[in-house]
Amino acid sequence: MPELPEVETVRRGLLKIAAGRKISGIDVYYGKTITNDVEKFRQALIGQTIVTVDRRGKYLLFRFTNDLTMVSHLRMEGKYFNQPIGGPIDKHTHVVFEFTDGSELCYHDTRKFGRMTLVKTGEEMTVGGLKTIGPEPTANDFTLPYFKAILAKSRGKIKPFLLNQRHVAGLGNIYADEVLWMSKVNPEQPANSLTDQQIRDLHDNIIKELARAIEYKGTTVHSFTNAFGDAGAFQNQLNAYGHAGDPCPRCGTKMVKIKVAQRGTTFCPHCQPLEND
DNA sequence: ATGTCTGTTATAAT
DNA sequence: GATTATAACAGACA
Repeated sequence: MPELPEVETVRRGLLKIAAGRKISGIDVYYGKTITNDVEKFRQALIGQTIVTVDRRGKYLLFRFTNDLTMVSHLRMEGKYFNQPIGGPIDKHTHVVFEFTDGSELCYHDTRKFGRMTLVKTGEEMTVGGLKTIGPEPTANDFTLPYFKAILAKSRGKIKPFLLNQRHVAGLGNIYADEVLWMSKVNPEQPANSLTDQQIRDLHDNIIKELARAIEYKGTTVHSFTNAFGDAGAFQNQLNAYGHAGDPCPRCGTKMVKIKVAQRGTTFCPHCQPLEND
């Protein structure tokens, strides 16, 4: 499901339904979700309290007492929700954290792509994609000179470039299409061939659009819900993603859907022409 | 039914 | 390295 705005929305929900709770038991129904030895994972966390939940890119960082951090990535369809201990466990609920207050936190993941990894706090940057993750998409961390410099070094198409989390953290398929549409950049344009204006617009739009989507509590197009089971509201703000065949909101030209790097990609052929020099 | 599609990324291959 | 294809998995849809 989630790109950065959805993960941030989940994080904020987790602060309310999980932070401050002490773990009394853990049930694991699908062991591959946990990359550690499952028994060691359980023994390390039972008795610990969730102090807070942080986020880096699309990764959630559960901070526990005893200097433990659980890195959790939801991949396509991971979800967290809470219920009273003993509530229904369906076939897609893979991990359940029981709390001493009588509630439990369930991890549900239809496609089973999501992963959790427990490390000592401070070692989270050794986990998976956090090893090479790029700057957060904020004005402070993601600077224009940095963006210019990495674009200049890449010969590949701009859309897969933006999806690569080592360049900038947080964009996924929806927001990549949105910021390219907003910036009038063709998704197949070579990264090192963008004009100065396009680079400035893209930089600006990445920062602003992700922040705006957080305000709307994320985008629900397929299955995303926050920790309370609510849909986001940003799907009504989308201009490109999901609008193939519709008129472009800017010029009225019929929007087109193609495949770029194996991902469905919607754009306006008039506003976002491929510039070949 | 069989093939195509899906908010991702680790891994292998080139 | 940088870039590209594939695998991991389940379900909805035509």
